[in-house]
Amino acid sequence: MANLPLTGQQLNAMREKLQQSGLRATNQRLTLAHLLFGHGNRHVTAELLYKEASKTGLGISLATIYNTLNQFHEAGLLREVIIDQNRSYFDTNLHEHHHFFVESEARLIDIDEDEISLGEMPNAPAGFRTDSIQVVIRLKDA
Amino acid sequence: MANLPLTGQQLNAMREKLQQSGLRATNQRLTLAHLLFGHGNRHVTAELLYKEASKTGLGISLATIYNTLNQFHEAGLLREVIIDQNRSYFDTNLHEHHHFFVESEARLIDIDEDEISLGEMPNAPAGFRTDSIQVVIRLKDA
DNA sequence: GTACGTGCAAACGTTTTGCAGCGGG
DNA sequence: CCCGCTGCAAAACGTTTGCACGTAC
Repeated sequence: MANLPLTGQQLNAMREKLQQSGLRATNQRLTLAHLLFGHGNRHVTAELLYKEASKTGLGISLATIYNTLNQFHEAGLLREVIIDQNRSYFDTNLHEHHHFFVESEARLIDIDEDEISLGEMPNAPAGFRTDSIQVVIRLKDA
Repeated sequence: MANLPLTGQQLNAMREKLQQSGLRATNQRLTLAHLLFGHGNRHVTAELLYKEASKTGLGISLATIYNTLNQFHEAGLLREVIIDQNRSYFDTNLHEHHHFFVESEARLIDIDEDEISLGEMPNAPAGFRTDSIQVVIRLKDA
């Protein structure tokens, strides 16, 4: 246990969140949960989170980053955003919303709910049901 | 040259298409172009196209499939659709249009233009311009 | 104590690349 | 004839997995 880089208060909030999802509150998960959920809405890749986690001093392996992201995703704590062929993005904002994607920087930007409205959307073909609707606006440098 | 599995007429149409794009009309490209563009609009993965190409008798390698898909894409003959983390899709329909994605089958379905209309779309943030707008409706089995 | 989580390294599937030889123009 | 294309094998990349050890509960 030793010295997590978290205050007791932050730690308890994350511990509760994990337990509610049926996940054990390990040091690694607590630290990653804090990085993910302790700073507002975020879009993270495994690579980015790995770099951040490495700075904490806890040696968190890349495999654990992937495991944890997938577990958090399955537990409904993260949304996956498929937008780039080369890497997976996870979004801490669980509400249905849409994204700009800056191709030159491989960076995601939330689209403000006030600035977008969908028009007529088709029904799912027979035999299927709509799971989600995703709008991606790809941006190039002006 | 020998015996391409194409008629002279099909061959000439594809040859012209390639030359207009500044690509040499090699046997492999002619065959792949015919598979891609000779049967209406298609959504192909490298894997699928490789299987089809293998049946022609011309030994077309997987590397050439990838090279060709990328070259056709760069030449503007194909659109890339990023929708699945595990493989790239290329669409022969060049018009801006949208897709259903059947998750259980990893299959793309075009959304009929009449059935969808976008509402209000946001302007690109300062310093960027909108490159494309993509709507993906993910489907699960009913 | 025990079931679950972690780290490591190796495996995986897709895509890209280096290079020698081939073939289109 | 020459440069670009092709095929092969190997590498590269992000991601997953098997297994021995560690740790939360």
